[in-house]
Formats: sequence, structure tokens, C-alpha cells
Amino acid sequence: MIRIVVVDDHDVVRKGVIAYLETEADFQVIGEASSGEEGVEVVLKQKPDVVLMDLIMENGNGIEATKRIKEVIPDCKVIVLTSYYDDKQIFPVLEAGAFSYLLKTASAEEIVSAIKKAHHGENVIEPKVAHKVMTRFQGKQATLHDQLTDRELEVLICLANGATNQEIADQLFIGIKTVKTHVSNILRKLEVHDRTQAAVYAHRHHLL
Amino acid sequence: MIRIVVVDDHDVVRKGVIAYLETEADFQVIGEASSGEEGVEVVLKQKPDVVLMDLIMENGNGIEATKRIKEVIPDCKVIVLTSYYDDKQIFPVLEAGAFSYLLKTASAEEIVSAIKKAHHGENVIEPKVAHKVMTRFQGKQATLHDQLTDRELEVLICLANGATNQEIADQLFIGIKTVKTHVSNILRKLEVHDRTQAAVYAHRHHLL
DNA sequence: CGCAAACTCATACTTAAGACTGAGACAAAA
DNA sequence: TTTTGTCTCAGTCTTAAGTATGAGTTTGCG
Repeated sequence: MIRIVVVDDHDVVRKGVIAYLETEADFQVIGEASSGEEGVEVVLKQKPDVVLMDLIMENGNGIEATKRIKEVIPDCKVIVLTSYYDDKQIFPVLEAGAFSYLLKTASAEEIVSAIKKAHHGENVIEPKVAHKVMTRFQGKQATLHDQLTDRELEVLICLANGATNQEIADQLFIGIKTVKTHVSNILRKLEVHDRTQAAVYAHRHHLL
Repeated sequence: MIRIVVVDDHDVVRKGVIAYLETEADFQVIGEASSGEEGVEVVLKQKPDVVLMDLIMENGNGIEATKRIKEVIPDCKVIVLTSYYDDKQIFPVLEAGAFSYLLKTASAEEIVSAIKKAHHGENVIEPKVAHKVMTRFQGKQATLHDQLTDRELEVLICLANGATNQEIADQLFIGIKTVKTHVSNILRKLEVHDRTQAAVYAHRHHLL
């Protein structure tokens, strides 16, 4: 039995979805809400297995609600439903902790399938945006240098141009001790052992 | 009056060229030869202004002859004539000291023109190969790193991968003292002040 | 056969690099 | 307000880096 909460501010949509979901033998809709805030309350009280979350609602959006739900009940699978196709939505949604991401143009069968898959630990990402996610991850595979602060990046650029600590200090109008601190932090974050390797890293990753 | 020597092992070609050249009022053919060695002898004795040199001959090629002529009489303009188009020929020919480079498919007027230009200090390079020469020089504009020896280049590659002196020593099976010597020489030749700048140089010039 | 260049190694010296620790100022976020 | 992160700087210590000089070996070239 899969316990479900449906969150959507359009009554007709919510009621319709619930009605359809309950035709499934092993589905049990144990709560519903018409706003993000109300959704969080219901979820925290009912502790469902799966949440169907509308992304765009009048009172508080689905992202904030998802974030708060995942903070308290990490095991809860939140399936985000979005009305229209938009590239930029997907990343904040995933960062918020959403488990699956579907368009409302998806058929009822697809939604049922997504719920079952979510319950078994399988993610469902709308094909149109799935490849966006992939390219994003391929292009950003755990880049070490995005740990660097702005200042550290500045220092690294200077360093990768062949500047000495003293020259970097003069360029950035700071003390050589400060530069040494930055360089040490850079080396640690980039997981290298000296400035030459850091310079090589910078060039290989086209940081200048 | 332009004093000329013609070197070509094909009698008919040589005689024909000479006959045509003498129709020019200010041309004076003061010698001829049918081999490279003989050509050198004649040239050294006659000291002509211009030499028409066939590139490919049975007894000794035109390159060696050109080289020896330029060693003794640097002011002598050697115009090399080659039977067929070949990219690889041009560079040894120029290195030997040839002043101009023409194909035998060139018209009689072109040859006459080339001789006059040579006498006035103007080079003539067959258009088909001229751009080869240009690209060669553009691509090899005084690269600092071509001063490096093979071993130094190996060391530079290691260095530009972020290796320490000790690591380079281990990789190349030599002592760290030797590595230091190489590195010092590399830094001097590349006109940089430390290994980081050397690594930057290597990456900017795509040496690895 | 010299001769020059390249590769090798050594000693001694100087200095920049880097690690480690600690700390004050400041701004944004919880 | 307290916390957290960033930027700043200081002191101390260890070691890698780099310079300068000299020299032995090999290799190729005239």
C-alpha cells in the first residue's frame, strides 16, 4: 500500500487526480492540500510515502514546500508536477530534493507509473529536460574549483599566469601573508601539492 | 652587364637556355657545367653574378653545389631550377643558400625576369611553394622552446604536468641534481623565472 | 683525431614556497 | 543576536626550488 498526499491549488485538478489514483488498488490518498504551506502541514502530520506536488501555486510555491518536507522527512518521495515546459525550473527543483519531475501533460498512466517507481526508489525525469540534467552534470562533474571563493579564484588566475606570491600581493593590493593563506587554501581545495600543479589545473580547465 | 653561369646535366636544356639568355642585351653567359662539381669549379673561377642551377643532376646534386658556392662567394646569386613540384625540396634548397627557386615549367621570360630581379637583390619563389615557406615561417616564428634539447623537452613535459624535481628524476631515471641543471637551463632558454611560468609556457604553446 | 654539444652529477649557497596556528574585521544568514 | 564564511594578516618552521660553478662521459661531426 502506497500512502499518498496530493498538493495542488486547483480544486478540479486535485480532485480529479485523487479520484483517478484511488482506482489503483495499492494506492491510498491520505491527504490533500491547496497550498504549499498547507501541504507541508498535511505531510508532516500524515507522513506519506509519496507526495504529488504542483510546482506553481498561489500561496507559496512547491519548491519551498518540497525543501521543508525533505528537511523533516527525508524518506518522503516528492514528485513535482509542472504545468509547462521550462528548462530553468528543473535545477532548483532537484536541489530542493524532489524525487521525480513530470509535466502535467503526462498521461494519468504515466503519473501512476511514476508513483510506483518512486516508491521503489526509481526516479522519473521528463525526457525533454532529462538530457539537460545530464549535460549539466557532465559539464559540471564535481568541479573542484567551484569550491573556490571569488578571491581565491582571483589569486589562482594570477598564479596561473606565472606570478609569484609577492607579485600577486602587489596586483591585488594585499599582503604576501594573505596571498600565502589563499594559495594554501587553493592547493587544498584543488587537491594539488604545489602552485605549479595549481597552474596546470587552471589551464587544463580553461580558467583563463 | 650580368655575368651568368649555367649548370645543367642535360646538354640540350643547357644549350637552349644559354642561347635564349644571350638574346638579352645585358646578359653574358661566361661559363657552363654539366654537373654539380664541375659547376662549383667554373663558378669559383669565373665568379659570376648569377648561377642558374639545376637541382637534380647525375653527378652530385645542386644543393651541395649551391652550399659550396655560397661558402666561397656569398654574393653570388644562385637560382635553383627544379624539374617537378615537390614541397620537401624547398627548405633544404633555401638552407643551402639559394636565392631564388623556380620550376622548369616557368617560361623563358620568367627566367630572364628572375635573373634580373636576382641581380637587383629581389628573390623569386615559385608561387606554388611560396605559401609553404610563409606558413613555415609563421608557424616557427622564433619559438623559444626549439632551443631546448630533447632531454630538456622531456623534463619540461614532466614539469608542465606538475611533477617536482624528485618526481622528474624518478621518472627519467636520473639524479635530482641533473634535473635541477636541466630546469635551470630550461628557465633560461624560455626566458622565465620559475617552474610555474615554464609550465604555463608549455601549456600556452600546446607542448603537451 | 680533436672539438663541440649534450647529458650527467656534485657542492654550496640563497630564497621563495608552503604548512600550521592563531586571530581580528566584516557581512550575510539563521 | 549568534553563527558562519570570507578576507585579512602575523609568526614560525621546514623544505623544495633555483643559481653558480665545475667536471666527467658520450656522441657526432669536420
